[in-house]
Amino acid sequence: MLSERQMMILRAVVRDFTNTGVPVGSKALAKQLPIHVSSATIRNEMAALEEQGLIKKTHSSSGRIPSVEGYRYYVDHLVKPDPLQPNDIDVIQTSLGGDFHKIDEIISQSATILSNLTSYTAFTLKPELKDSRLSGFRLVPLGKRQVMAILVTDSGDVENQTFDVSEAVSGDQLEAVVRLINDQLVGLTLPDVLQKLQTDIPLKIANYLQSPTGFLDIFGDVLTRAAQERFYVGGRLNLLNFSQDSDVDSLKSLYSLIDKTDDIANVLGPPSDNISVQIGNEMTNDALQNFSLITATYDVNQHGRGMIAILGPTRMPYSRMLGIVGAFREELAKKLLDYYRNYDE
Amino acid sequence: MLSERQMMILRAVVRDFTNTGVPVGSKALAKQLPIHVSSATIRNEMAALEEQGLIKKTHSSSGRIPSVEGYRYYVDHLVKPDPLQPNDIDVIQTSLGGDFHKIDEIISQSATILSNLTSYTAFTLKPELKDSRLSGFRLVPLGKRQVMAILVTDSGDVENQTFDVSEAVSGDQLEAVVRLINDQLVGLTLPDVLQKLQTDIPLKIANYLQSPTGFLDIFGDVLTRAAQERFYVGGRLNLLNFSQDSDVDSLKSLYSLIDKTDDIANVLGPPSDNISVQIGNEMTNDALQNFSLITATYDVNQHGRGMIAILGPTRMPYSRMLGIVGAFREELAKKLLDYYRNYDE
DNA sequence: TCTTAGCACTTGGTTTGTTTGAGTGCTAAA
DNA sequence: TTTAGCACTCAAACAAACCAAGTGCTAAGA
Repeated sequence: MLSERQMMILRAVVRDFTNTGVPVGSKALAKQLPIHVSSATIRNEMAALEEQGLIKKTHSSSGRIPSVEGYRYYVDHLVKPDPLQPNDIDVIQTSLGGDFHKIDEIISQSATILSNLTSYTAFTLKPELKDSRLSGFRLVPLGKRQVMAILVTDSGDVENQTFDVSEAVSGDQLEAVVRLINDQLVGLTLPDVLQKLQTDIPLKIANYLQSPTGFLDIFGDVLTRAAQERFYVGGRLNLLNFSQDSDVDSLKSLYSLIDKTDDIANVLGPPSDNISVQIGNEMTNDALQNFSLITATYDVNQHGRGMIAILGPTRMPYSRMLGIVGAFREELAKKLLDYYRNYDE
Repeated sequence: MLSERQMMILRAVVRDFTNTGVPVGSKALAKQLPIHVSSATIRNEMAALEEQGLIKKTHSSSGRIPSVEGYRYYVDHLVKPDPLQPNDIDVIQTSLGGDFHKIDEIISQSATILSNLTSYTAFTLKPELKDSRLSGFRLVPLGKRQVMAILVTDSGDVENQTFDVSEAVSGDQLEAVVRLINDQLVGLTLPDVLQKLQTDIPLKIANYLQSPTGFLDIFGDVLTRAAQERFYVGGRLNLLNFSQDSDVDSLKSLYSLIDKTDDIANVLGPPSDNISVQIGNEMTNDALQNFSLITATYDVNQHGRGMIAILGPTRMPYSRMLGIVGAFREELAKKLLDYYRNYDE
C-alpha cells in the first residue's frame, strides 16, 4: 500500500525519467515536487518504494529509475491520458480525411499516421474477416494459359491471384467451376467455405474437370490470404533510435519479429476492450525486453474489430501515448464506419 | 604506370584488407607474398603506391588501406572473378528451381537468393516493360459499386486494381469501354498506349459515358504501375552489419533511399553490358560513401533486359562478389527464358 | 642501382590511476 | 516525523604510462 506522498513521488520519478532518460535523485525531486519537504525525506520515501520493488538504482549510489513493476503501478493507478494536442488532431484528420478506395489503404495509412504522431513503430490490423462472408468468386481468363481468380467478401474485401493453368481448359469449364462455387459457397463465412472446400466440393467439381485439385488449391490460397489477418507497420526505422549501444543482433531479431505475419497476433496479445499496456519483460519475447507495447482494439460495429498498437522504449511518455492511442482508435473507427456506409448504400 | 611487383602488392593489400578489415603493414605483406623480398623493400614500393594515390594510411604510422582509386585499379585491372563454390551453385539452383507462376515471384526470389549468397543487400529489377505491348484489358464488376481493372501485357505481366465507381454504371457501359480500349490500344507499346490515352481516347469514350475521366484515370494508374520498373530488395537488414559506429541518421537515409521506388534507377546508374562496380564516393549519393555497388544487366532475348545489383561495404571481397553476380545473371536469364518459353508455347 | 638491416619516431589502443560530482544511507538533533 | 550533516559509493571524465605495430630514413651490402 502506497501513501499519497509515495504515489506522488513514484509518479514524479516515472515522469522525469521518461522525459529525460536520466536516473532521478532526491534533490531534484525535492525541488520539483509541489509539497515542501527536504531531500532527506524524499530519500526515505524512495527507500520505501525501492523496498516494494517499484523503483531501483542503476548502481549503488545512483538516482532511481522505475522498475517494470513501477511502470505497471504507474500505468494502472497513476497515469491520466493526455488530451491530444490541437496539432495532432489536425494531423489525424487531414491524413485520414482523404478519399480511400480500399480498406487496406485506410489501415496502412493509419500505421503511418500513428508512427508519425508517436515517433515510434506502429501496427495496424484490419478488422477480422473471420465473420465476413463470401459474396462472389470470379475466374477471369487473361491469356492463353493465365487465369486470374478473384474473391470478394461481403465487407468489400477483394483478394486476387494470377495463376497458370497447366492444361488447356475451356471457357465453359471455367464457367462451370465459377458457377459451382458461387452456387454452393456464397453467403457462407470464410472458415465455413474453407471447410467445405475440403469435403463437399472436390466431389462435385470432378464432373467438370479431370484434375480439379489445381483449381481448388488456387481457390484455397486466395481464400486463406483473404481470411488471414492483414497487418501493416509504420515507422519501422524508428526502432533504430532506441536500440541502445547498437546491438545489431537484437535489432535484427526485432525486425524479423515484426515482419513475420504469423507471429504478430502472438506479439500483440489477445484483444481486449480497454487499451492495454505491456511493459518490458511482461512480454515473453526476448527481443522486446526494453520495449513497451500499447495495444487497443477498435470496433466497426457489425464489420468486426481490428487492432492498433505502438511499440516504443520502456521509458516512453505513457500519458501522451495513451492519449494518442485512445483518440486514434476512435477516429479510425469513425472513418471506417463512414467508408462502409458509403460502400453499402 | 605500375610495375608487376607494385601490382602484386596492391592486389595483396586489397585482398588482405577486404578479408580482415585491418590496415595491412609491410611485414605481413613480406611474409605473405610469393616473391622473396624484405619488408623494407615493400615499404618503398608502398610509398610509391601511396604517391600515386592508390593506397593510404589511416594515420601517420599505420598500415595501408586501399583508397577508392586503389579499389578502382584493382577492380579494373587486377581482379579475377572467383568461380562459384559448389555449395553456392546448389543454392541458386534449388532456390530458382521451383515452379513459379509469376515473373515477379522469380525476380523477388532472386533478390533473396542474392542477398543470402553475398550477405549484403541485393536488388533485382524485372525486365523493362517499355517495349512490351498491351495485350488485353478487362473490367470486372465485383459488387454494387466496385470494379476491378485488369491489364495484361504480351510478356505475361498482369497488373490490377480495384476501384469504386462513384455513379451507377451499367454492365453495358463497362463492356463498351472495354471493347473500345481493346480495339484501339491492344498491340501498342505501353508508352504509346499512355500517350493515346491522353489524346484520342477521351473523345471516343465520351460517347458511352458522361464523365469518362474517372475511368481513364484508373486505366492510366494501372498502366503506369505496370510500366514502372518494379524492383525488389533482399537482405535489407544486412545493411545494419556495416553501418560503422551505428550512425542512426545515415542508416535512416540509407534505408529511405533504397525504399524509394523512383530513385532506384538513379542509384543503380545506367545499364551496361558489363558488370559494373561503383565504389564509395564514385557515387554521388552521400549515404553511399562507405558502400560499393555492383550492378549487372541480364538479357532475356526479345523480352527485354533487367538488372541485378548488390550493395555492400567498400571493403567487400570483390573477386567473390563479381563471381556471384556474374554467375547469377546467367542463371536468372536462363530461368526467365524457360519461364517465357513455357508461357508462350 | 637495387635491396636490406637497423634505428628513431609516430600513433592508436589499452591499462592504470586520479579527480569530480551526483547521489545514497545513516545518525542524531529538532 | 522531519531534517541537517556527514561519510561513503560509483560512474564518468581526464591524464599518464606503456605497448605493439608500423613507418621513413640512412647507410652498408650485393
